[in-house]
Amino acid sequence: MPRIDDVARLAGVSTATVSRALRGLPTVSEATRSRVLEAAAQLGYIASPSASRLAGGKTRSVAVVVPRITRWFFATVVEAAEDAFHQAGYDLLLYNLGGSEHERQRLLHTSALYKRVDAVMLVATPLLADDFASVTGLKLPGVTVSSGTRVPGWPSIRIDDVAAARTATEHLIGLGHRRIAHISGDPSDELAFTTHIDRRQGWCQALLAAGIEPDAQLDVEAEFTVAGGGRAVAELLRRGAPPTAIFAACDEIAMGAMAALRQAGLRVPADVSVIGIDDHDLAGVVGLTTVAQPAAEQGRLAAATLLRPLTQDHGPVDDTVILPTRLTVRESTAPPRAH
Amino acid sequence: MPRIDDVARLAGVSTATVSRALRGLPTVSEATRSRVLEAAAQLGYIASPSASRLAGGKTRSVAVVVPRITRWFFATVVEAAEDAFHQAGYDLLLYNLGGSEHERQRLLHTSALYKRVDAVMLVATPLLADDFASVTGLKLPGVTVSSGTRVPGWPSIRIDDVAAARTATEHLIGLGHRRIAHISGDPSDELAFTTHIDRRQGWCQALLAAGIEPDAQLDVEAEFTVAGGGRAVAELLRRGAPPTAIFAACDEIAMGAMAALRQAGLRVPADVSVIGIDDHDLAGVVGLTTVAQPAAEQGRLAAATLLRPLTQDHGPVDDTVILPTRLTVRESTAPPRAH
DNA sequence: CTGAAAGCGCTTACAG
DNA sequence: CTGAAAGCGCTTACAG
Repeated sequence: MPRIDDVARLAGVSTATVSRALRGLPTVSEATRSRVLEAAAQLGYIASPSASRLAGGKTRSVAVVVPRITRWFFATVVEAAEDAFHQAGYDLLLYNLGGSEHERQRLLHTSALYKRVDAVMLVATPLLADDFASVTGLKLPGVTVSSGTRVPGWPSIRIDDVAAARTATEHLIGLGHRRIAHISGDPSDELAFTTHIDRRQGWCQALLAAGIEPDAQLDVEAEFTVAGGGRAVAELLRRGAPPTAIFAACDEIAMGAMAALRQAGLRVPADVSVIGIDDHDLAGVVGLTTVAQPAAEQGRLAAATLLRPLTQDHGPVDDTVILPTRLTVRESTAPPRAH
Repeated sequence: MPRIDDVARLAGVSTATVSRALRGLPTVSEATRSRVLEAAAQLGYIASPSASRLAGGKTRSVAVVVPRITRWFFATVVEAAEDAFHQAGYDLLLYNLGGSEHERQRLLHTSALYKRVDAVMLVATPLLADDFASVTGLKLPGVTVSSGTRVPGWPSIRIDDVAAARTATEHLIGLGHRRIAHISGDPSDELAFTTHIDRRQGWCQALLAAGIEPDAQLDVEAEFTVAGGGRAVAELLRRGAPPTAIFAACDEIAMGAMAALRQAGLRVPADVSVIGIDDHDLAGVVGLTTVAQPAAEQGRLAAATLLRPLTQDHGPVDDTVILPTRLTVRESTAPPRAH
């Protein structure tokens, strides 16, 4: 493989000039630049990334950290971000925590990211108190997506989870429901992962505003997955009389809940209404009413936010963006049956 | 940040010895090694990846190329592969082609991967004739997942698509269906992407074996997505009398088809049976009968296959593995109604 | 088992 | 606008 001095020799210039010409720096005459470009093309020259990185101190890479790439929201965010990063010429290093606390620690505390990337995008990554120091200690631009995480000084792209949950619950209340269950994450979670806390809060707020006391019997924990939704419904039914409606903190839970309800002989929405948050690709297929959030948009925006300090040399940005959600009514919600 | 000579000084050895000790090379005495480890720990030393890569000629990174990370199969493969690569200390560069021919070209033809990774994993990446030269020209170990791609000399991890399609079609035939539609990719596709070709072939084989002539009117093209399945059903219905059963080449198509059928006033399976291939996370939720394929297993195996030549110095491996599939019957298939 | 020295292939002040 | 030289921070023969 040709190296930079091969190109320099062929073009009759120094390696410094080759480097400058190829990177499009302005301090190269047009004549020289075209001679260099031609020589490089002729030789099929590609600069060695490792050498450029070592000499230049920039990796042109970003780390994207997600809990589970197999979940709709994260895959959608990553897809949009990937596009933006590659268009800008950045490599994307994917880190899938997979729910492993060990992985989280390894990534955040062993300086695994040190000199490996120029920026970090944390998607719904739970952070403990001392994680913040590690992450900030990287001295890199960062962005968080989804309110699950918030790093002081980093911009955050997300929706208003409390409001989204309120919207969902109000939709059920508006249909006439009073016994409205809530399925979401573990409230006692020590990790500073606030998504499910916020969504539970929205549920409470909406109920209280309607004069309904939130019932602990109707508040169930679950993993944010289809299987989690199924298990939560089983638990709900075990506890006694089923609710007339369920607000699930995400569509995957909601879809798992719908399936479990049907399996238990309950009809959706005739016996139990179900609403989620997301607008998952398959929400339409199962007729799930949901509060839609713009996942791809969040990925795109987060990438753009991260690229700004990298590609220009403006100071650090701190523009937190809260994107709108939208109630999307389908067939899984209806008024409760008259007794 | 401390550099290798800081560690060397503190441990009272040369940088060469630090390098050897930290990488666990056997030619270091235990006493020296522990002194070095201690010094490194004390300083919080982390080797600069760029410098190691430049000096050592290895990047400890792999490229994973997928068509769309938002599709179930690809996300699942990537999740499993990511785990294996990170456990082995390799970085994962994600490339999501997003259906863009331009992206494919850029990745494969501009030596974008040159000196950037030590190995390449192509998941269902369509390849044209001259792509093979580019890919092989990288002189890197590679592996392909899913029969959509096959690179001479590279191991391939996949299922038998023809057989899986035959199994699906035979299930429908066994229930008594004769008018069995097929929904899959574009058969005239110039790209050497054989998945949908193989699955169509399985459909034909099963029909012919049962003495049924494949009907071109019942053979519809579609993107491998929910929306694609919906559009395909619309097309099918436009063509005339609906089939009594549909074999969809993947679960996402199948689920889109189910939704579109219901929307058109047809019941599944009473009026039309539907079967897919995959066993998508949500197949159970919608009661979809399918031919299950082990996606995570394919990702795991592909990663392990790729890591073998990287971590040991055996020669290139060429062990193609064909994993088994399994018919999983749920509620979307039933005998046709008697006329 | 260990070290001195060269080298990996670029980029970046510095000087002109 | 261009070049000579130093330097980025490691690893790898080579020698002992």
